[in-house]
Amino acid sequence: MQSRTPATPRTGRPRSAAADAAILAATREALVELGWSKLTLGDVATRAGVAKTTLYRRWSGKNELVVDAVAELFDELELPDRGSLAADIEGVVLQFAAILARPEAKSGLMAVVAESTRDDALRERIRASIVDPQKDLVLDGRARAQARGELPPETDPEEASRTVDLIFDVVAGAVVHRTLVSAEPADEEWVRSFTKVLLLGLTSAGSSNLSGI
Amino acid sequence: MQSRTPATPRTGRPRSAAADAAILAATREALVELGWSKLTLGDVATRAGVAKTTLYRRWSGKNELVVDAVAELFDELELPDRGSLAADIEGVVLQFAAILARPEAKSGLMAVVAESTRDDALRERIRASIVDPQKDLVLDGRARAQARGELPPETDPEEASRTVDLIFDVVAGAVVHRTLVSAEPADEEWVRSFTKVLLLGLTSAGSSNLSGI
DNA sequence: GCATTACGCTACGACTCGTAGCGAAAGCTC
DNA sequence: GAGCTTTCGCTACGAGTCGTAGCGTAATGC
Repeated sequence: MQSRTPATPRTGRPRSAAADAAILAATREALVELGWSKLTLGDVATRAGVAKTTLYRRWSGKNELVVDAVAELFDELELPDRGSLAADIEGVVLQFAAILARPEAKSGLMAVVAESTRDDALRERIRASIVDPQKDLVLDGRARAQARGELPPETDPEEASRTVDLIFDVVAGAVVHRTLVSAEPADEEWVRSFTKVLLLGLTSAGSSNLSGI
Repeated sequence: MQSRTPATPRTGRPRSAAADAAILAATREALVELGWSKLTLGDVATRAGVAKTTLYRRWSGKNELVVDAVAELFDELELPDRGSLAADIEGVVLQFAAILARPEAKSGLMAVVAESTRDDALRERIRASIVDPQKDLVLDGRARAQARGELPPETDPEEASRTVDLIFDVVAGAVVHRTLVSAEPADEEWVRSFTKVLLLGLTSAGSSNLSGI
């Protein structure tokens, strides 16, 4: 899943799965204690109890390692059924905010996103392991709301795709900006206000010919 | 303005203002060519035609230098009067997106934001030189819309402050996420869709007892 | 047993960092 | 002008990190 292609060799000593987990956990620990800039691969290897060369055999560099370490933080994200679209959104946004509030996510995620502006492979890695799973939650939430009758079924699939992308950028961007730039907590009060604005904007736009914009 | 406190000494050789400009320009140039991680202060000094020691006398490190270099990019942001709130928002968001699309802004801004999660002084520097001027544009836009009668005058100043903060996080966050994470252009079509959702959300929320949320 | 791969360890050259020390230059005040 | 003060360019330095090579050993499949 992570690391680079070991090509699944059929012979020889297999790689230790425990080492992978130890390295990723050590990476998160180092992110908390040292932050992105002072994190060194040698230190991570020592914390994980493996040799530095072992780490380099599995990850090509600091960027890829941190992406995988941070991605695991977002694995716990899920979309609980709270009965209404508004409640569903508030629930998942609060989960997202709670993860982003953790120091290992703060210092690691933004740094690799910054690096990804000059590294297409890294951006693709981030997209596949972090962004796309989040976007799937938006898709699930929309489907659920449509089943409830809170949102009309989409007619134009391309238009629906654009709308999902817009929603995703608005939701994730707002929470990230609130947490990292404004450095204020995305607490329940803030999330309620945000969800209200978002939902009213979407439903009003939908009922006033969204496809005509 | 930038650099650290030279204490304004009354005597002795004054610092070269041209050197400051050359260093900041060289920093942006290095950001474009090398990106954040491969940018070294020694290289910037060489590009600027100054000694490395001169650079260290004015900036305490890479973080502070890049903040000042990137902050100048946002100086050109202004709020043109386009006649309506929607048009004003679209105009300033497009300007913001154009700046963020530049490689020196992409690679530099996110990196220093990431660093600021573990450095309060750096976050304050970013806030004062980059974030607050942007937020002032939101305040100007609201005042103008209120003068036009497009928005009601605020009653509770604390509630109004929270609303401005929310708008700012939504706008800036969405554009940043669209540009850096989704890696899609925040072009006119996207900005129109986004503005429509935002405005409908705000006006609907305002007319349906925003202070009661 | 044998081939193959992973592992831990050591050592290495290359690079960047941030600072110290020096003499020279450029201002201001008198 | 003389003298004081601060900045400037330059060189050099120890410290730290990087990523890799080489070696002997450990763990698998055949």
